[in-house]
Amino acid sequence: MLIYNTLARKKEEFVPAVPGKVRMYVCGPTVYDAAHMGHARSAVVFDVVFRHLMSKGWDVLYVRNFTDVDDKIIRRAQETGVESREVAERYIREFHEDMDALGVLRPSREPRATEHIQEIIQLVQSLLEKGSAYVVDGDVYFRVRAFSGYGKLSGRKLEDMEAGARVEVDKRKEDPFDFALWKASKPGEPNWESPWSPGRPGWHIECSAMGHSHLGVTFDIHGGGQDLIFPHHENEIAQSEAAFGKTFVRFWVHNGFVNIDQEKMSKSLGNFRTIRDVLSEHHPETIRMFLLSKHYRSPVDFTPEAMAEAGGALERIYACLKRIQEAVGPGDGDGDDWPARFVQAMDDDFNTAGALGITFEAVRQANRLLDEDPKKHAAELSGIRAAVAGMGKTLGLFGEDPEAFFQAASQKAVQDKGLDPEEIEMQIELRNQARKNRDFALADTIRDQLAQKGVILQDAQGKTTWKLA
RNA sequence: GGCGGCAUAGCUAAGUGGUAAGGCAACGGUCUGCAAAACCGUUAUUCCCCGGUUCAAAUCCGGGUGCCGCCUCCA
Repeated sequence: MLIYNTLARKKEEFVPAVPGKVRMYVCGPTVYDAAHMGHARSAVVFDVVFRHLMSKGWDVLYVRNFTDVDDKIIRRAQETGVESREVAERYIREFHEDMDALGVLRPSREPRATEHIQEIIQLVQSLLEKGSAYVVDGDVYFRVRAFSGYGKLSGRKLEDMEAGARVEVDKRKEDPFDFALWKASKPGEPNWESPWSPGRPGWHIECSAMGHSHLGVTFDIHGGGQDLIFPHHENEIAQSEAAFGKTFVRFWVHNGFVNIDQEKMSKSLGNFRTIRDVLSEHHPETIRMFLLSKHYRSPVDFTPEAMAEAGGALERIYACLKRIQEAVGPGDGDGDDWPARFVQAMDDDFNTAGALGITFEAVRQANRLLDEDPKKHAAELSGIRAAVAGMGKTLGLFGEDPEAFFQAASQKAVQDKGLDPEEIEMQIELRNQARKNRDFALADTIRDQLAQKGVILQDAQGKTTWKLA
């Protein structure tokens, strides 16, 4: 299969370094606040990567860390008057709740920076011994100029960047781009004993340490948001390759941003939407559908219209599954070439948008057969259902019973809009009486009244069902 | 200033050398008492512009234009 490698700036054939085993690391959140849609995108994208790699029969060891010690956590702790450990615990718990709600599988391992202090100290020590780092007042900095490959991931040269550096430079550093491996703690801050000072790890070193400790010197895939390419991932490469003298990561994979009004969603712009906020308005699979209907490397614009569209698309698929279920009952069949075409799209750099196109083609074919003669095509319909379910397994979609899906959807909408389902059923009964009496004027009046409340009626096979507009 | 990405119908979105997927919307048809849903058909001689390579380009190369991101914590 092909994966776009940020390091090569092109798609490359992916084969695990160790046959049959994929080792993947993805940068997880810094746990100091509620997770937003940007975190959701990264998590869902790599969830699908994880699922797809597993579906290829590979044994995938997927590590996603928690950054649980950091300036922002410390600040948050000071602001709220609790221990920074408690801040981290709280947001780890919330993150898990959000991810579970979104149907994101738990990674194989979820290490925390604070659980790897010894490995971090060893790595820093080794960099000092190799002359790649130096100590200043209890801090330890990485000596960027000592690593010749610096800039290879982000495609920059140190010389080119200096003009653009807008940050106040710490005069104690040899080079403005040297970065902290170890930070001496101020009084009252969390700290660990080290040869240099009581302190804590810098941001970048934890990922290198955890990556190596769980996945080895070299591993297959390292992922994260595009905003991590520089400096975070660039620095990880520098540390790791300076320490071990070997390739750190074979494939670098980066997901695009979530935008609001064509602008990057971010904490600093204040235009972010938290996952739980969005979950209160939309079905979790609608969120996944929205995120997966665009290629993972492209920016995706979060708008009410886009969410409505994703919800509609999801309903179309569930409606078809429901029809199949009602028409042919349980049972499996041969999926024809739908699964193969789906896999082909996914094998091309996780082209979920293209893959969903295949799903919709399968759905149309199923509807066609259902319109024609469900009995005659029972085997093929079962096959399509199995195929769609299989695609859903990779995408983390279509996992609910179709009947339950629609019931839950109307229940939630009913709650939100303050409608009474029994009342609606009664109106439907009245209307059907009127229809029986061929009093279509009355029937249409009832239907119009319901429509004004946002209730759309559907007459099918002698039964009337309803949904919300 | 440096680096990178993107530009495909009304909207959205795949396609990266062989003659434009899919979703939404619109219009016509089938079905229906009428609708809705579903299905069928129509909707991009053309893929931001200008050159070039090629038998053949949305796809490759060169030059423009526009938008976005990174260069500072950020998924």
